[in-house]
Amino acid sequence: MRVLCVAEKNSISKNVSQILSKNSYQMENTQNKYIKNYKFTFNFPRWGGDCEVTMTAAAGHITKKEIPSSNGWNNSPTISVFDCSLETIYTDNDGAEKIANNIQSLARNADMLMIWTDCDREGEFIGWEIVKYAQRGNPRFNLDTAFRAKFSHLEPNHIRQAAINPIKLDKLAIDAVDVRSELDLRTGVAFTRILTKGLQDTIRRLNSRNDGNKNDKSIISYGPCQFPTLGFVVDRHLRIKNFKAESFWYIDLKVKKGHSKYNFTWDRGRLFDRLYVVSLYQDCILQNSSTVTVKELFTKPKSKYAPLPLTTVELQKDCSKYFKISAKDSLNIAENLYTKGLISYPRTETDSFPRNMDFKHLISQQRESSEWGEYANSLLNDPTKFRIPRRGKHDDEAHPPIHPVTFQSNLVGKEKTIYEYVVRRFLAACSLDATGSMTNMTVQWGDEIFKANGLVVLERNYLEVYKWDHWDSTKNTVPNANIGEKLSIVSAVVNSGETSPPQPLTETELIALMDVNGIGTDATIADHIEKIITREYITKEKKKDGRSYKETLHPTILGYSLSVGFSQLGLDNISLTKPFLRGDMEKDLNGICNGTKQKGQVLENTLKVYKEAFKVTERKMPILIKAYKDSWNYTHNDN
DNA sequence: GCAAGGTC
Repeated sequence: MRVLCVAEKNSISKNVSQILSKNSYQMENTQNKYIKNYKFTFNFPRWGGDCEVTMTAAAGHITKKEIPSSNGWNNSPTISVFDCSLETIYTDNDGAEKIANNIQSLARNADMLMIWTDCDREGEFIGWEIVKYAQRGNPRFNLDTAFRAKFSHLEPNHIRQAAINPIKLDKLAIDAVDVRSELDLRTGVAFTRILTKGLQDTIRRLNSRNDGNKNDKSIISYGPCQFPTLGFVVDRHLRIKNFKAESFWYIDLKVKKGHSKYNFTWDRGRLFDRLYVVSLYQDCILQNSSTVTVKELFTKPKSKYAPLPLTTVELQKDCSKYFKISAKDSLNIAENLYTKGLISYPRTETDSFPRNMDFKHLISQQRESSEWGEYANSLLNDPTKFRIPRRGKHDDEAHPPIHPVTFQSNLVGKEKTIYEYVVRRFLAACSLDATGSMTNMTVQWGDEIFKANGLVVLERNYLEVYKWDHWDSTKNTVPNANIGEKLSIVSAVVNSGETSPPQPLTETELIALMDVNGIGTDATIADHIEKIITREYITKEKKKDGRSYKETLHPTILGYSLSVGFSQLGLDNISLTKPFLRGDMEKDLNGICNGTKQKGQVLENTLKVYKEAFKVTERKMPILIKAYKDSWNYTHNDN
């Protein structure tokens, strides 16, 4: 039997070939320089034993949808792109056609077709594209006859199991991706054209008078991910801009016991009425100007949880925060570590490990490390130190949380940094929570209550290996005193302060917002942030923050006025800069996947909503133009 | 000249 295997990318095809052939394969070049054909034999019991296998790959999607040139910028009304027929063309990534031809010709000489694309929604669709081209070479191949290997990492046993226990492609997932791509294309093109046509002249005119050709040639794009991303940055900007500082007052109390002084916090916190605070204070002074009385004293256990298993978004947030590695870089680097076989697939939303996971095996590999090997050893040797990681609430049913697969010690630079982070995070997840004890004391002065507390860390546990989490015993704890005891007042004064404005958005926060609101995927969140920077909707600015620096995100005139302008269009509670629409679409797509929604119905309903919004936008373009002019004038007159 | 999703 001759079996054709096709992966989503060459790196997988290469690794799977090495595993299944036990490194005994022949490699042939193809027309596409990135894609090789690997030939070897493998024993498929269901096909009677040793089979001749050819394994090749695509490079992501082979085709994409396109608006036909008959509906071009200048030869058709823009609104026609909502209804026109679409073309399917090759993606232009270095010879998708060559990849399609390679699959087609290999299929001619194959009896069986097995799809090895990634186990996610897009992977199902790419699998379908592969089946289509295989069918051109061999009409017996279709969705019902093609097999699909289900695998989520490159551990050899896992791959062999996937090979001998194949399943079928998921037709509903294929439908969902088809709907998504059509909606993204039609709405993206429609709004990009109307915005560019409507605003370009105004922007060009205003800016050529001043700072040359800024924005002059740029198109003004709309994307169902770009706009909500911009919206988050503008929202924060507006909250800062509209912030009004308020004065507050509070009573500040210091007491002493022996030679030590202790700060207590007023139970009422901060109040915005100065006279009221002063009158409460005077009441206390009149009742007793020298001592306070201990009312409550108790100690209770406190713990700091070990981290959850690692998802892509958490990895990107932490790398941005701890190492100043941008979301895009950290994903690329993690992808490299994955193709080297060092960590599991780095694009995952799952934060709980499979029940049958062999943690001890993974931990034991890390004993080799000179840096964390000793810790790994302690987890294995002392059964009371190891625990099965906590289970989060997310599961993409495709990939386990990111974890180390094999040990490697000769990495350098950012690869070393991120590998170390993944390993330590994994070991931490397999460790006990840190424990401590918290002592709380309540004292009464006059009729007012004040509190102090002190933390003593007892067992550091996971903190020993997860060096980025900090949790320490507090320096000033509570006085050693008993209930009923009187303590001397060192000072008691009314202090005042002002509320402070929110801080500009950081990339870490933006990633979190996009994740929570379902904007983009693990793989594309970073791209959307980059795109709205190159479209000049936002800028990234570096500011000193103590010894290091902090990067924050700010809207430009254009980004600001687009966001604000759209909110003035009165689009019946649907704002294109808010994430609701994308979230609704994501729910619809999941509905298609689990069979509760029809593909055609979702397409029709969603296009109707966007088309209405488009008509309003077209009619009210003067509002968007005015928003830009106002913002431009405001900024230039200000400086 | 347009999207978002893959990947090199």
